[in-house]
Amino acid sequence: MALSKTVAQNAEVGRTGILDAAALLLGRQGYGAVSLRMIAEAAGIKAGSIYYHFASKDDIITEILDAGIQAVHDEVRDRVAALSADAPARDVFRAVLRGHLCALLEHGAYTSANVRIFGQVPPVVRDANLPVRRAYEAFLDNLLSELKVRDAIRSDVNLPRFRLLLIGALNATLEWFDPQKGSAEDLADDYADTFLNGILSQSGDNT
Amino acid sequence: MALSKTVAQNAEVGRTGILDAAALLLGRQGYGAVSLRMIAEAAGIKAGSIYYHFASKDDIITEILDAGIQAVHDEVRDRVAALSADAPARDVFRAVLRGHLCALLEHGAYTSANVRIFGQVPPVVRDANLPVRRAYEAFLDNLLSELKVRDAIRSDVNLPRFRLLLIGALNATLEWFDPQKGSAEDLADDYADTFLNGILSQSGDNT
DNA sequence: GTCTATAGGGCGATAGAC
DNA sequence: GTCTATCGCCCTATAGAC
Repeated sequence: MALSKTVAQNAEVGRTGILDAAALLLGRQGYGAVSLRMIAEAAGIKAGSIYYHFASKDDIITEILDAGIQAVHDEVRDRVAALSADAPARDVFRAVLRGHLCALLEHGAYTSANVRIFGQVPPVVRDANLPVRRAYEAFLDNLLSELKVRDAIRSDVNLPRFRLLLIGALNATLEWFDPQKGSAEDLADDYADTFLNGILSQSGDNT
Repeated sequence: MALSKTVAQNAEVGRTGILDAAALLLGRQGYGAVSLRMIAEAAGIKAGSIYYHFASKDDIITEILDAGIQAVHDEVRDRVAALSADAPARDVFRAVLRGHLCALLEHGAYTSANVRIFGQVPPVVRDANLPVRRAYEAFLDNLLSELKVRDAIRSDVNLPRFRLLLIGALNATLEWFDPQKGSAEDLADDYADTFLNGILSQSGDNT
């Protein structure tokens, strides 16, 4: 296949090459559709050789899942940290959405793989990924909580529930996003406006 | 297993029993984790007998996927139709979210299965489901478009993109919704408020 | 560190009895 | 309409040569 050849040519061999090849395939085809033989071919080695680097298929998956969450967590944290301490709430919120969507849609084989396959892997693998997920969720909750303390977010907003809404909406973009129809940053800004302002007209029949 | 026994006892045999058992298993465990042998056991028959009713595993999946979209489409349409013609935009929007979430979270083995496995099935099965999906999407687009014409939705809202945001957020609730912590209708009303009004405080530092 | 070869098992699907 | 039995395939994982 043309795709596999390309991957094989570009991949470094060894541990990293296997992980990169696996993340790319898993993000595109899902957990059940990707076999060790496919991963090996994409990485430029034979299936049996994988077991020199990893004890099992699930070990590979576990490592990819963790790296995927960490990548988006790092990207969001760095973008928020780059803002001045008194940046407007709107800018903070935009930075979060830009970081999450750019990590997911533009630079993230591991993040894409995580979003795509997390719901498909065996329970034991899912559980192994939970600590890293919880850390990212707690980071977002703290950030949103600060905005609420600053009175930028309405007091009647249920923050943990809004965070679930937000992450669900952001991750779902993976299913339809097309980079040729606009950048991830533009999409993030559009989503940010919708979440911040709502869709309701101020002048309409909104009794 | 306790679960399989329960299903087997309750299921009618024959075509419907197979579909019901398969939808339940697929919604809980995903496409790759569910085999024909498991479906047969849950339906109270042997694996080979399935082929009297269906030509292939993918035929079963295809039928479940279509029924899942149709169920949520019907539920939303009925709830909107039950409103008076001049109902406020807020009520129309709430009816959409209530219908979608109740169909997905409370009454929908087929809808749950669709949301859960659509991204996991072979391309040919996914393609077969597209016409029914497109019909539901067009229905929602028309509905939102009417609200916009009535000047209830701001003119700068990109409706096709908002519809993607909305469905993505609603379907993602499947991953964490717990009926013991609140009803689907309450969740729908909460989401509706967030989408309609946004989260931004009117009094804060929102420059 | 990668190879070849294969064990052992589950899968979708089929054939034919009843 | 359901059964039993089985075919052929692909999978994960292992063993041992190089």
